[in-house]
Amino acid sequence: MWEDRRQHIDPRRIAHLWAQVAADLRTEISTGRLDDGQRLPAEPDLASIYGVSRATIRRALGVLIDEGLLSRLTGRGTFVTPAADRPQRHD
Amino acid sequence: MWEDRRQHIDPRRIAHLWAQVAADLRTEISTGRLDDGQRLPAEPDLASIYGVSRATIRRALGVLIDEGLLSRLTGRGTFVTPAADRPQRHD
DNA sequence: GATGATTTGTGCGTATGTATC
DNA sequence: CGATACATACGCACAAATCAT
Repeated sequence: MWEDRRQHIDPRRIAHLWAQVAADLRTEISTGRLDDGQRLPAEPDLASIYGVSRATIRRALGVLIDEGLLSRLTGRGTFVTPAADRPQRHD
Repeated sequence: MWEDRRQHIDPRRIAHLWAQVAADLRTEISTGRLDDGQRLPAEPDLASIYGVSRATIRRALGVLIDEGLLSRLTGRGTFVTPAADRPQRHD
């Protein structure tokens, strides 16, 4: 992971770029390819990894934070929320 | 060097600011005006020297680090990679 | 060893320009 | 024409590593 994820993103698809990034990260987390508590690359790094802007990355991360999958700590980074700490979603 | 480099940067040029900063530093290094192992000014200082933001400086430095011309050490500074330690780039 | 200053690492929020719908 | 979305750029605050005192 974190080499080059541009192949997972297709600007011509109908789905928005931020939704495609969010979906890709969500899969990596739920399948366990991203470990609990693991720190993600910095937002500018994620932007170049996915070939999108930082604004798009922030929107994608925001979605996963709302879902409880990620936690953001100012000055430290964005981390995979440990499964035990994740709230159950009931909407 | 390190007095005032704003004259080397022109916001109206088509080239991006980070690319102009990177180009200027690359010239200073390859011409030997910056010695091997020499420490650059801190990022906030470079920002005021070039008249751009620290984010722009960091992007420019990142380019030169990718090219193997600079090395960054947390808490210490950014240094000119000795020519002997520089990987040969030809792509 | 403790403290404070320095420097890089990261995230937060915003503004502007451009392209597209 | 207005609304939406992305890229560049700005300034700021806080965290962590390092170094001098």
